[in-house]
Amino acid sequence: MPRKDKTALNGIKEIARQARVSIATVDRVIHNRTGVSEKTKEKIKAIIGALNYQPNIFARQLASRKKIEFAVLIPQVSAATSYWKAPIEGVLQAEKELMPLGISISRYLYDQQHKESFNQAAKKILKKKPAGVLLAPLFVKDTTAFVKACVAAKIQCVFIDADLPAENRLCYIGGDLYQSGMLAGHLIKYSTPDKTKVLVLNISDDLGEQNSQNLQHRLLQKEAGIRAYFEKYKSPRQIITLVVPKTEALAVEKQLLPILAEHKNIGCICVTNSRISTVAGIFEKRKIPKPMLLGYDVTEANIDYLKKGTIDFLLCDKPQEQGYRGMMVLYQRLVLGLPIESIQFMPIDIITRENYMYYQEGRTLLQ
Amino acid sequence: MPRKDKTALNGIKEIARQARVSIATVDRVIHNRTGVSEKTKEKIKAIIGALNYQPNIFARQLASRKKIEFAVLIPQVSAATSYWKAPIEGVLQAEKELMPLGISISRYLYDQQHKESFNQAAKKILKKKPAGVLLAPLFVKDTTAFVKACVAAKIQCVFIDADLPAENRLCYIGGDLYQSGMLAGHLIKYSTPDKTKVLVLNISDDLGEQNSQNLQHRLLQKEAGIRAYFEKYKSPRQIITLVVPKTEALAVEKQLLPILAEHKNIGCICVTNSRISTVAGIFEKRKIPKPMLLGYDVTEANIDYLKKGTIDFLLCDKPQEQGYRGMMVLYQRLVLGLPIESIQFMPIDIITRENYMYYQEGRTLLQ
DNA sequence: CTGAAAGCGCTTACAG
DNA sequence: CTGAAAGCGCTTACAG
Repeated sequence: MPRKDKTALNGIKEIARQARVSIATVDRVIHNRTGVSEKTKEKIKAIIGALNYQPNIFARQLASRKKIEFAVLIPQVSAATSYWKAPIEGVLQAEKELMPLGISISRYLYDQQHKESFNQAAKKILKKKPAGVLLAPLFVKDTTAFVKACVAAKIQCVFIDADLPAENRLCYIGGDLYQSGMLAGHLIKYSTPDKTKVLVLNISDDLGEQNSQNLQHRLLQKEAGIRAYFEKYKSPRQIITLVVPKTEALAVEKQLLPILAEHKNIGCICVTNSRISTVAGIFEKRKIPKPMLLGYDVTEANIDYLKKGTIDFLLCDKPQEQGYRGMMVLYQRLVLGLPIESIQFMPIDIITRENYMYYQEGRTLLQ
Repeated sequence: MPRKDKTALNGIKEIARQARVSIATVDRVIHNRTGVSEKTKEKIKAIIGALNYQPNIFARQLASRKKIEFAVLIPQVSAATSYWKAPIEGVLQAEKELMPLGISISRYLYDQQHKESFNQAAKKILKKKPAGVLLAPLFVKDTTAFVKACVAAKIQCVFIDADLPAENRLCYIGGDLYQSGMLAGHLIKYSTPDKTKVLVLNISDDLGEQNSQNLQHRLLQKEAGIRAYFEKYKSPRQIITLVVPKTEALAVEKQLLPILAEHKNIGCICVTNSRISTVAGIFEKRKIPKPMLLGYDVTEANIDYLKKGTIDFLLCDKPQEQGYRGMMVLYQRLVLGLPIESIQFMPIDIITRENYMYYQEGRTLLQ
């Protein structure tokens, strides 16, 4: 026997009743499908507004057995850095939560040393046509082209790690480079004597114009933040900048040693990307007294030196949470239809020997 | 005309077919309802296992128009502290995301000065019978009784802010007090000369045995962490502990000044709860040179002094995220049926003049 | 341009 | 102890 009947008073049935049309027509209007006269469309829209109609996402999902798919387009973990492990872990966490909701996530990881591997992965994604894609824009020009293609194919794009002045991207989730430079300045001021010098280092493989442009930008932003800090608080320091275009320890050492010889009284060395461990290794190997070492990102190598006290501070902008939130933002937009803030800066965490365990790779955000 | 028919091969229909029973019987087994013979129950269970049946939560939610309800039982914002604003904001954020999924959240905020207000709120919740409740256990004995009643009523409990040795609570989400003391030690060591003393202060209204027991515990854990740090790194410091059983500035001042007079060379004052601003105010008012000031929690008052440089560091264990994650954990357990880790320590954030804006009240986590 | 009807995979009253 | 059937609020092919 049937159960007691109690029809919802604000579903598409009610809209259809008030508009004196069938629910199929209401459905067409809700989804902006063609084949409805302007007149009835307006009438239905008015009623939808008046009723403040909220679709039942359970019924919607059940009826349209559409499987929603998201894609992830970021670098794979490489010999040079394990940085990208973290965002992937955030993505996996999101996947666990979204799978019961019928959402699947495909990962397309490329080799950040090879632009073609990015483009191949991008092409595959465009063929698969997921509802949304999470990406890290390392190659400026190619990423711009990819995003344009996505917009054309109605694929939503979320950026992590770095932003790009791309129109129509859904949002950027990541750190505020300038502010993180300010924070580095603060720690340096607190932890080193006033008259010491600060050496700011960027260590990364030169991969041609585009890529280095991107890295250059990161370095400059952070450096500007550090300088701004000492200016703001009227505590002038001499700041030396050095760009090392190779990641091998020996190459770094070759450039670093002359600087150390030339400038006595360096109170702090700050590496603006994840390679502070290389510098720490040099000091350890040569057994020379080290200044304060401050770097970015919670990689395994960095943690090792942090534990030993060789590295003093690490800053990080929550790469794992960037991956997690990136996926959740796609879910919120594409499934729940919620509005999304277009720039979401992550808090900058300060990591020391005492709290690193909470930030380590492998720790999941939820559960 | 009907659409093409394509029945799922692993739904309850398929189970029913294989077990040669009706879907109603399968449903009974899935929900552990009575009225099924042991024999058929076993048979159905075996098939469920073999098929690795995963219920379709959309269909489930649609058919059972059950509205899921969660409750929140935490202190209201009081004159003494605005600390509890943060968890509430996390809860509101979660509500935004869960509402489209048909989940509602009722807030029961009590006056932390009055135990009866806690008990009244608790009673209301037991009457309402939500599926789960998020709570902060300030009153040890009363909370224990409440949790027992919840377990009897099949209401899941999630703790934030502090844990309680309650059996059958779903999980605890919050800081690791001992570790946060270690971290404080680290910052103190880096920022103050080796021979200076450290004054550890706890400022809170004495509300009788139970409550003070709770607060005492927090103080001791953090203090132990600080001491352990200096011991571990063989950098002995004299650590003075002071408990002020009143929150008014004058009362604090009256106890603080003699200590300052007695102990010259105090390099750092650390307040183990959110009232470091009271200490900062005293130094500002009397215009006496201040030592390093380190406290906990990002309250408005604390931020004001942090901006001015009167307070040097704040530590916090993400109260907003505690609220957010608390609700999401209930969702994951009660709606998605996911397994939940029973202790979830939050990372301890270090907040300075340079990064406080990312941790301020009012900033939401997602979107 | 519009509508009638089947169906998504469950749950819920019944009847037996 | 068990089953037949209606219904949750949508979407999806059709037919006209």
